[in-house]
Amino acid sequence: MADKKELVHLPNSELEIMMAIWEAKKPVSRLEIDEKLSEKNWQAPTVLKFLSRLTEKGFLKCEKPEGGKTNLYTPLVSEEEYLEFESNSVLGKFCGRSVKSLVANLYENNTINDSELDELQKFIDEAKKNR
Amino acid sequence: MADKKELVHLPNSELEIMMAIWEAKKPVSRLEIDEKLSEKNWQAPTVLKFLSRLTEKGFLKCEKPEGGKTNLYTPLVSEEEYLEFESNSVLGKFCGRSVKSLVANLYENNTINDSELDELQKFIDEAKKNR
DNA sequence: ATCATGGTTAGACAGATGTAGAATTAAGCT
DNA sequence: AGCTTAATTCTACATCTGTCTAACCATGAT
Repeated sequence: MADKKELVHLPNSELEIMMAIWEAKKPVSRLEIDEKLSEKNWQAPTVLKFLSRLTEKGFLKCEKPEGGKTNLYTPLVSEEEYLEFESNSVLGKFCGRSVKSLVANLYENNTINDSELDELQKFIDEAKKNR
Repeated sequence: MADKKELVHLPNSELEIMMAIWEAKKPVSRLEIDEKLSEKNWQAPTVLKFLSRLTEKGFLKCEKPEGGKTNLYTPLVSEEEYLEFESNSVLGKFCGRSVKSLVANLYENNTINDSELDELQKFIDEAKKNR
């Protein structure tokens, strides 16, 4: 059996690849990832190398559908899982030290929008209720 | 003049060192950092190497006060600055994809507490007002 | 002057990361 | 059967990270 790997911290490039894949919400080919990350200007072998490392680390499953000619990659670790893992690491500690600023920054630079702020609002209300 | 360095992404260990220093809110010696991060069980040269790399990268100023025998390290990059920098990078994008979960996780594992939740609350209210 | 001590710098080294050229393979076209 | 083409894997390599051991200062105590 493919042994259940421990989650590990991903380097930036690999994380970007994972984000592209999570976003797709379906198995994707190297080309689709390439397109989604076109501003990176990565050569095909570069992307494929990241993909193989991610597979090696247990983050992805790689398979070529019968009849197909290109590999398709499927996440074995969900975004939620990884987020939780990082929340408990240095990263989490860092973000935690000033969530307010973090959220403010993310709102500033439009990484998050009003609806996400609303969600957050809802969570806080809920949490406060159960205090 | 010591050229103004670009901010760069810090590897985990260096970030931990920086967090310890930011927390201190005053110039600190290697020993003080060591103590704050005692669970790491780093040898003195290890910590010093991180410190020198951080100095090299422009994150710290290192100086031995006249008469003193140990170096003191002072941050040249504030936590806010670095947070903002990361907010605009992959990290930010990742956190942004589900701030709610992030905050929920951080609250769960006690990285943030009620008062920080309140602060966040306040920020959101403010932001909504100005929508 | 000599030694022991604690702090610091220099080197060293394995393993991780970013990146891509070269080689290999499979599929379609003459 | 031989060639072209696109995808993939293999190699390679420079850097960066994590971690030390060894070497090198000062300084205070013999």
